[in-house]
Order: sequence, then C-alpha cells, then structure tokens
Amino acid sequence: MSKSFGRDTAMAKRNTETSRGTYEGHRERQRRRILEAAERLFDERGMERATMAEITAASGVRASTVYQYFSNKDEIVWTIVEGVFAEAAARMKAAAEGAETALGKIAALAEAMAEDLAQRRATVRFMAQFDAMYAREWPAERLIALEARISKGGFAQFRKLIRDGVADGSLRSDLDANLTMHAVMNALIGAQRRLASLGDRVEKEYGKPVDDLFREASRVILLGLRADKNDGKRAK
Amino acid sequence: MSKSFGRDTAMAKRNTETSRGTYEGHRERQRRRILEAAERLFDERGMERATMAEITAASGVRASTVYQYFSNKDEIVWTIVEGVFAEAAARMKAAAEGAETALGKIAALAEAMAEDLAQRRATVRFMAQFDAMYAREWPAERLIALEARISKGGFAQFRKLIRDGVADGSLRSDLDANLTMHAVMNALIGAQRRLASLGDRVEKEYGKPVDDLFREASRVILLGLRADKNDGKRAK
DNA sequence: CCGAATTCGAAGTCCGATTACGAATTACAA
DNA sequence: TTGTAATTCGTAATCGGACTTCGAATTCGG
Repeated sequence: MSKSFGRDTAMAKRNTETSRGTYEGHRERQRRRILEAAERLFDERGMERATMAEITAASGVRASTVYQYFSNKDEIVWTIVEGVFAEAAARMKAAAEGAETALGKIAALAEAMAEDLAQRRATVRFMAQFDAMYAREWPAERLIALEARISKGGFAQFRKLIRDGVADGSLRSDLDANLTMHAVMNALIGAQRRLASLGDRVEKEYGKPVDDLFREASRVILLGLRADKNDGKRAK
Repeated sequence: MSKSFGRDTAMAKRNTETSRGTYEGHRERQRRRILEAAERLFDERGMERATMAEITAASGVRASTVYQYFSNKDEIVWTIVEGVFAEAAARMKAAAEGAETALGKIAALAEAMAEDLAQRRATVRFMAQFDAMYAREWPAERLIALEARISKGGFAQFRKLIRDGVADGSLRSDLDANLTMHAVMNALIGAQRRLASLGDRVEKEYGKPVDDLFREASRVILLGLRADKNDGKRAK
C-alpha cells in the first residue's frame, strides 16, 4: 500500500521537467537481485517452502527493503512466473520456426519441450506448481498481460499450424483446428509438467529419463495427428 | 507424538483378553467426520488455503480433539489423497474391464478419466495440487502403500494391455510396452489434471467443456496407438 | 454407578509474512 | 563539496495459522 510513497510524491515533483529516472538503474538492479534469489530458492525448495526470510537472506537485501519492491510474496511469484512463461514461449517459438511443414513444427515444439524437461526441470516443476495452485485465481489483467507476451511468442500460431497441416496434407483431415490445438497443447504441457513434478521418482523406478517418456508421448500424439495413407476414407 | 497415549497404555492392557475395539466404532465415525469436512474444504478452497480452524469448525470437532486423530494437517492431506487415488484407480479398473480389445480397454479408461474430469473436477484438481506440491517428497512407505492399492485397481495392468494390444494387432507393432505405457499414462493423467486445474478458465475462453478437450486429446493418442492398415497385421 | 476413553476450552508456543519507523547510508544536483 | 531526497537498515511489533498442553467436563460400556 504505502510502498513507493517517497517516489510517488517528492520525486514525481522533480520529474516534472528535470532528472527522469534518476535512481532507476539502482532500483532495477536491486529488483533483479531479489528476483534471482527468489527464483533459485523456489526451484530448490518449492515456492511454498521457500520462506521470505530465506529469500531476503539470499538476496542480501533486508526484509523491510524487499517489501519496498514487492508488496508481498505472491507478487514475487507472479513476477517470476511471467518471466519464466514468456521465456519458455519464446523458446518454443524459436524451435517451431526452424521447421518446414506444420507437422514438423509441432514436432519441433514438442522436442523443445522435451529439452526443457531435461535441462530446466526445476523451472518446469515451478510452472507446474504454479498452475496447480494459482491458475484458477489469476487476476484477469495478469492473465491478459501474460498471454499477450506469450501469444507473440508461439502458442497462438498453433491453431494456424493445425489448419495449415490439414491443408498441406501432413495432418489428418478430420481435425477441428481449434479443438485439436487446445487438446494437444494441453496434453503436451500436462505431460511435461507432470513428468517434471514426478521427476526423479519416475526415473528411479523405470530407468528412463523422464524426457524420454515425454518424447514417446509426443511421438504417439504426432502419430495420431499425422494423415493416414488413405486419409479421407477413415473416420473414427 | 503423544497422540494416542491413552489407547496405547490403559487400553492396551485391557485388550489383553477383554473388550477388543470398544470405542472403535465411535473413533472411526469421528475420523470420517473430520476427513469429510477436510475433503470438502480442500475442494472448495484448495488444500493450502483451507485452514485447520475451518476444518475443525466444519467437522464440529474441536482442534485439540482433531489432533488426537491426525498429528498434523499433512496427515489429513495424505489420508484423503490415498483414498481419492485408490477410488479413482478402482473406477478406471472397472471401466477397463468392460471392454474387449486392448485398444478398447485403453479407450474405456480414457473415457472414465474424461468423466471424472466432468463430474469430479474438484477432486481431480485436488490430485493435481497434490502431485505438484507433494509428489517429490512422498515418503517411500506411503508411496508403496498407495501403489499396492492402486496396482490392484488398474494402472499396473496397463503395460500388459499394451503388450496384448500389440499381440492382437489392435496396436501398432513398434511400441515398447513399458515405455509406451508410462508415456501414455502420463500424458493422459497430465492432460486431465491440467485441464482440471485450469478448468473454468479454459471453458470461458474457448467455449468447450474441458472434458471435451480431454476427449479430443485421448482420441489423438488412441489414433497414435492404433495399428496402421499396413502394419503387417490386421487392423481393427 | 464406576472408571476408562474422549472431548472440551482456554491459554499458550512457534513460526512465517508483513508492517512501522527512526537512524544510518547513499546518490546526485547545485 | 555539500545538502537533501531516496534508499536501506535494524529492530521491534503485529497478525494469522499450525500445533500443544492440560485440567475439567462429558460420554461410553459394563
């Protein structure tokens, strides 16, 4: 509430014509320091277990100061989540761009997700936690803001991808682009997040790295999307 | 720690030969009362937000008494989770038993999951939360106990299902039963849990009930599992 | 009715999030 | 270089929620 009172009053006055963003650089640096410490701790201990005290200690910034940057722990979570989601989306987009056919793009996207699962497991786990706990109560504005960034990044074109795929014959003809897109994305993301959450547990029990399991799942899905040799006669 | 001291000492003595399980009935009833209140609250407010005070209030049992039944909130969560998982597994098993071919069984299983998603969304959401937050730190014993129950119930036969399917020609011949089983189960469960978590949000945005999205996802997966016409064996 | 088992209540501990606020420090404009 | 606004520090305090303690009151079964 009374967060940046100092800035909002006195500084606003000065800004009227003089030194724009005087302390901004420093503020930005501090902000990053806090976010980085928090992100690491969330990864290591889970966003529930990670305590404010730990975060402040790790960031080297006192608690009372942290609250001048973020009004509460949730704020920190949101901020990190937005960044993480946006980055993931960007990676997916980049991956998809490298492929030719629609089917190829989808495959590339799935492969990118598999790599995230292998190399950024903690981050994926973090996203899983977030989905499970916060997703339902996202304030609409946040959601919109996030989607805006992500849309530019990749997911949004997915529907078009399916439409294209049906058109160019690489995907089966009986697909409803909109429905299929959401269904497949949710299945892929769901599988990825779940595997990240179960992680080591699954690996210990079944010997395979979880990203292999994910790859097999996406292989099956891709097979399901692909056009039959004799597409057109077949309906389920 | 000092939970059931009364029972462990005085009553243990009596049990030596006399009134076995005297107060058991009542105790069991109380236990249920608490669990039911907790389950409802977890569904309504999430297992994080639901407070002990709320649970005790809703159950009509005082806090100090509740702690004679469960040593802490986590205990309650575990207990409910075990029941919920076991029930879900039983439903799946029942569903699979009604079908003939392996592919049919898998389809029936997926349909049962879709129905759970439609009719027990809160419960599925609950399982999603649990997976995301607790799965990594399940004590092994708990896990074993749960798996024992679930195995009897359904998941365990899934691998056999795939092997059978490959043998009877309803599934494509290049599947690795063990790998595919885990991959597909994780994809299905992951999709189901994710859709339950996002729930209304998804429905509002895209007009379709989430169970339809799930059905489409499983349709695609089933298509991916199904044997090609020219798989070398007869197709279904 | 007796005695064990259970519940109640109320007070209290512990811990983590968050706040309040004055003193100390830092950045920068003049 | 210096005065002042902006920022940080420390520390004490509040608050809510999980969990405990324990003696008094109540309930159950024989």
